Amino acid sequence: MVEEQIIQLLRKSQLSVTDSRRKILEIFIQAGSALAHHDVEEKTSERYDRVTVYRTLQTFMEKGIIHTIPTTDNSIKYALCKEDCAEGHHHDNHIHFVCEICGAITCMDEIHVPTINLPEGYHANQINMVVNGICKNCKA
Amino acid sequence: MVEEQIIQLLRKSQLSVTDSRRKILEIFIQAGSALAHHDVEEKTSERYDRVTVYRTLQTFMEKGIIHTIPTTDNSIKYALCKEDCAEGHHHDNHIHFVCEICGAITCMDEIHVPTINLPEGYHANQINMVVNGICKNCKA
DNA sequence: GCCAATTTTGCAACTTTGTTGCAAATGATA
DNA sequence: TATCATTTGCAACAAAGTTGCAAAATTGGC
Ligand SMILES: [Mn+2]
Ligand SMILES: [Mn+2]
Ligand SMILES: [Zn+2]
Ligand SMILES: [Zn+2]
Repeated sequence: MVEEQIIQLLRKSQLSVTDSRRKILEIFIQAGSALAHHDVEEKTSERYDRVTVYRTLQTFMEKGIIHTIPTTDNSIKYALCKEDCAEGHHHDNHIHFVCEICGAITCMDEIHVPTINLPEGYHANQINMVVNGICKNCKA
Repeated sequence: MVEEQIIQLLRKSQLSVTDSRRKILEIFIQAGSALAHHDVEEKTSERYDRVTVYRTLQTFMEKGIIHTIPTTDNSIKYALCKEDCAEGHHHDNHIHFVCEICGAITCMDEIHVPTINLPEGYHANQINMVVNGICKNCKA
């Protein structure tokens, strides 16, 4: 049961199990795609304060439960991390797809970000690859 | 002379040559790295209204003079385009490097974004690749 | 289950960022 | 220089994000 999984995940991350955390995690699990802060707020149907949503997203980030996806429209999107992320250490090495029609943002877990040869003296820690285009649901 | 080049570029883009546009273009040319709206405002030493800066950046975007770089910190960065961008058509196919220490954001014009095999049904229009790490000035 | 200690939440007040309408100022053109 | 179109600054606003603090909820031991 999903409720149980949510509680497990919060416990595993050493977070106390609160209504807002449960609800927001549930929203991410149910949403197929990445969500902006604003989307999360809307889906809670005004049950939690804006500030609580901000703080919850921040906490989830720190604990490696969700990760951010940079987009060109100046709005950070958040999506669930996979197993291999942990507190303070994200390993989201997959590409992200942004559909220009429906706006859905998908984690393409199976497609890894290719390695890059940087110029002498540069060191890469993390690479974000965001593909904008048309998703399979929206293609003509 | 740089002043002349700036005027040429504005003319070429069919923009009237105004103080703010000249000054803001100059700021981009002098800055080695990408700038946020806020950076631009600061460097104009309060000579232009915030709204003017917003509108100027927007105009430069539309005319293919600058392009945006998505970042994970929810602030769009802007950088000068190369020759092959034009009104309504950007061709910024290079990767961007964000230094985690000095914060500088560099266009690596010489490093092209690799192509990606997307799943069946997906179509890519534009790919953004942003590398976070340590730049050559900041390496220990 | 109850209690004390700790953590989380909601609220208020605030700052920052971004948008819009409109009149005044400036730039292009002849 | 005069005219017309464009651009700018201002004011007023909306949206996004931050901080301090008291009230409420959660945890863990009894
Ligand atoms: Mn992802
Ligand atoms: Mn660039
Ligand atoms: Zn779509
Ligand atoms: Zn650096």
